[in-house]
Amino acid sequence: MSRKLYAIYKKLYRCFGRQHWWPADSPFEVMVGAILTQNTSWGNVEKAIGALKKEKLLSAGKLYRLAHRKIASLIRPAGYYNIKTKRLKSFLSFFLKNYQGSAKKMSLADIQKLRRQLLSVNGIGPETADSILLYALNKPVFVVDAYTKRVLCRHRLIKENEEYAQVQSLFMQHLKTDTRLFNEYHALLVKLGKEFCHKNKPLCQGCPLN
DNA sequence: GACCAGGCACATC
DNA sequence: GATGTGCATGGT
Repeated sequence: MSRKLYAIYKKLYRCFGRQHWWPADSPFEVMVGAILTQNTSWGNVEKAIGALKKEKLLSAGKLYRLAHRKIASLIRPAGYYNIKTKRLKSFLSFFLKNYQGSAKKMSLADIQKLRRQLLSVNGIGPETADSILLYALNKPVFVVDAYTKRVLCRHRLIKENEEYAQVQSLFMQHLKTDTRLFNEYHALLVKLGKEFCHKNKPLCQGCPLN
């Protein structure tokens, strides 16, 4: 399995090249994006983040003090804007209280402690937590998302509806613990999923893994 | 107009 | 533990 998973990675990398994830100007922008992209296309998230940047509000302190309705109106393009405003505030409260809104301070903490803390924040589940750990804080954690599961399922490497933790440990037990590798591998799976592994088309036509 | 998108919490059985 | 539902916009 180790050789197989690494062979898939090499093939994807040869085919698509570096993905330059996560597309953001700062760790804090990654954290916000990780919450906004929940069950939402990235294009819509970019619009929301663009609106926050335009108003110069992409800062933990400013955002935390901003009225709910103001945040909701700015992030509206990302959908679920009321619940995401609440989730952003929950995260910001945690981030400011525990790490003074500093990604650098946060990155000094123990990885398992960080993951437990993030998962205890309302609105942050395993994928959002791991996205923050890997793409904002450069921690070697493998991120599993809908594309990851679909691609693996289509290639019969996992069963349908496999649990998050199971899929994650498949990667983490069979690959070298390497932030760069985990970063690139997940991004490549998303790239592959977007291009060749659509939900309502069981045949992945043109998939380079076939 | 239907379907989908880089999830999560909560209710119910 | 499994299953169902609400949350919402914008692109195809």
